Amino acid sequence: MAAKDAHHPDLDDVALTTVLAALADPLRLGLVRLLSDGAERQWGELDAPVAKSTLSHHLKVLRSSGITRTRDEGTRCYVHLRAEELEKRFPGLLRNLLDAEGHGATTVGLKQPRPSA
Amino acid sequence: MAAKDAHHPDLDDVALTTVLAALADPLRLGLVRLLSDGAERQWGELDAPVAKSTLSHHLKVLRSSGITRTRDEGTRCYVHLRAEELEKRFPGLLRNLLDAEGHGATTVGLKQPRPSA
DNA sequence: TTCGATGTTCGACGAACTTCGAATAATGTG
DNA sequence: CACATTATTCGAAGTTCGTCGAACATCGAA
Repeated sequence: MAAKDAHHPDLDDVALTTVLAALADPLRLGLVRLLSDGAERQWGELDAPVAKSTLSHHLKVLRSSGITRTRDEGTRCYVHLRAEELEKRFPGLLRNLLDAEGHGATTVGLKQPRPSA
Repeated sequence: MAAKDAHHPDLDDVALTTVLAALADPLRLGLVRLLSDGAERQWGELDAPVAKSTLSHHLKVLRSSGITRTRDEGTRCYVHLRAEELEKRFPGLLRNLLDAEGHGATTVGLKQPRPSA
């Protein structure tokens, strides 16, 4: 299963410092950048240069910081940005962070669904 | 003396994650909030609930992250926000962070110049 | 020069974070 | 039912961070 006790905090209960701390990590910022198109992604799609358990950990941090939302479906787990809620809580912040150049974020891509044509 | 090898980085060399990490600390965010009026403050003026050495450490972090600028004058040391430069590097970001409600920042005040009337 | 004020630097400590591999749990398939 | 897939959790190791007190360095004044 995935994220059984996934508690998604009410954004009103999340302090700015919590969000900043979550986004200060290069990998997590990279994940947010990837998710910034609003699409919902599956764990397996994410191509990050870390072990699965590490990825799981970082996604948990993002979740408990109120930045992402997790949805289970069978054995799969989907993530997406809580963009609208973040916009209400911290107006303009997300846009600001995503537009920044020279972000030190780790590049997180998408795995190729099928290697051949 | 104060901040002998105080190297202030060019903001173009500062990554977003560096700034976020610096501002993710409650005390440092509190310092930035205090300095956000643009005024130049002296070390001694700052009333923060930490030891001197700790305060010095945090101010050093802010300095090396490009957020503040330090100026020596005799034995005194003055700090101020690099607001304009930050605005150029990360447009709107500072304003966004300062406007946020429910920031988890430590309150940093100013010491009374003279205790009695 | 001696003293006082102001910051910085130096260990040192515990807490928190990052990372991994292995073990675990849940679902879907043969 | 047995097995593969998917994601979480656990335990451990190593690193970084925040904090402090004490020692040090510098400038200004007496």
